[in-house]
Amino acid sequence: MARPRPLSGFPELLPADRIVELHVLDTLRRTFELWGFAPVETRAVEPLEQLLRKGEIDKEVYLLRRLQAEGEEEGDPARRLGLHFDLTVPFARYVLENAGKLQFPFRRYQIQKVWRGERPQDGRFREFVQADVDVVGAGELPFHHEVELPIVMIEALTALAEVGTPPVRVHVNNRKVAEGFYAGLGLADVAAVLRTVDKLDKVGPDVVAELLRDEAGASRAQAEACLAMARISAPDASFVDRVRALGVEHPLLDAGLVELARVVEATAEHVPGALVADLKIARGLDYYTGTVYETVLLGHEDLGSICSGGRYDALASDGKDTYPGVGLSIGVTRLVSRLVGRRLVAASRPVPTCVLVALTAEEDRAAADCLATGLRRRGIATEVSPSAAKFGRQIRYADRRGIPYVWFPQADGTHQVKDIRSGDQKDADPAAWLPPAEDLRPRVVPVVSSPA
RNA sequence: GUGGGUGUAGCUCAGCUGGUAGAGCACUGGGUUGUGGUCCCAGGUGUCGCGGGUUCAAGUCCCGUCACUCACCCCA
Repeated sequence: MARPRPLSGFPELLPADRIVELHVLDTLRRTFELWGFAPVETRAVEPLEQLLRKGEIDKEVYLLRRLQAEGEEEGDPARRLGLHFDLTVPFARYVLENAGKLQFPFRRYQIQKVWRGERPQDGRFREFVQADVDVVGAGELPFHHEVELPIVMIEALTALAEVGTPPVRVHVNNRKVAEGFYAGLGLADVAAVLRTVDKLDKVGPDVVAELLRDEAGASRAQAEACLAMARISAPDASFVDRVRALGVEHPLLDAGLVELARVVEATAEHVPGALVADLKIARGLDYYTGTVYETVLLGHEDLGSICSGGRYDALASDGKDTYPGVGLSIGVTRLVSRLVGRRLVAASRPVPTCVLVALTAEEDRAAADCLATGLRRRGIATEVSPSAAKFGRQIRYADRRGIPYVWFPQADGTHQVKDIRSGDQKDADPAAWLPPAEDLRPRVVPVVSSPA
């Protein structure tokens, strides 16, 4: 059989990089729990009907099908299953299903794989991990959660800075601002305007103006006004006056400006410099109704957003009750792929092992196992040498894996342990010896980039 | 789905207008008879992505196909 080749878009990491990913996941989880979000996991599949509920066929859903199914489930979208393409839609279903058992407002975090059948690219995958936090209310959800959630995410991502993750900046807009502004201008097809303005960074203002006229039915003056607003961005509430200066009046615009100003001002107090109002942020998903968020890694803007989300009002509704929410989702795989791909972050070693017990002869293996068990009981990750090869080979075995210590039982029953990085070797008591704390487990550390 | 690029050793890649498989790193053994890294010596490194065609002769040229990759679209 030919050697298997990687499947595009289904990333698999080597152990050293997986250690980085696990560190990221641990850090996110710790932060989310500090903020009182409860853990939830939903099944990987949803009825196709659920997944396509918002007409999101563009998500390229993977279908699940039994080999022996013989078409028995073919037609009915309520029985057909698809792999979820995000965690928001399954969570909305979960909330409806368990509404009677949950307390509202309900705060949850959820870290799982999702699947999208899109063309893979740098930072874009077909199987990837998202880490979501959402707050949903029953019937209503106070606005202040729209202020709280970006702070949670900034805290979580900032906690990763100590291992070398670049700083982040959250760009925020409010659907009410956009919709009110366009409506006040007299533009009816708000969705078309949003979609077009969203392309500003890619195609430039001239093309956007042209598209606004051609596809959104805007006049020259209306298109100019849209662009003027999209150009506004500020780290404080100064954007409000600049929007007002454009002379558009609408009640929804007023409401949106008040909310957006609150998000910016409150965040500036907690985590200064990490969030800006950016009135060109649109986001394609049409269920957003209030604040919308996108997040870039500074210096890695080409990667796209690593954490996005927004306020939604009608995503979860059983017809009788609705559960408005606000949520943000970190693209863990995208983030980690950049951290390890550009060597910004690395693990200190690719194995957990702290100590390798050397073996003088195969007859000594039982004694070595016994020694290793003692070390493990005291929390020291230990393996016994795979063979009683020459000590040079056993040391090399440890060296290749980054195992920092080799343990040598002596013929007289005493013990020595060698730090193979320094070469220091000294007597050690198996019942008492401890490595320095920084050697106990693999550490995840910033890579010091050497200028070329 | 549309358009470009690339497929040669475990890895990174050379290989010219067709003429018999290459380098570095890694790996294995030895120099060093139980304490690694340096150095020296020796050695596997291979269906040249796959299939077909042209030719005396194809890694090289042509066609097809698959995979990977970049851009568009969209998004974490």
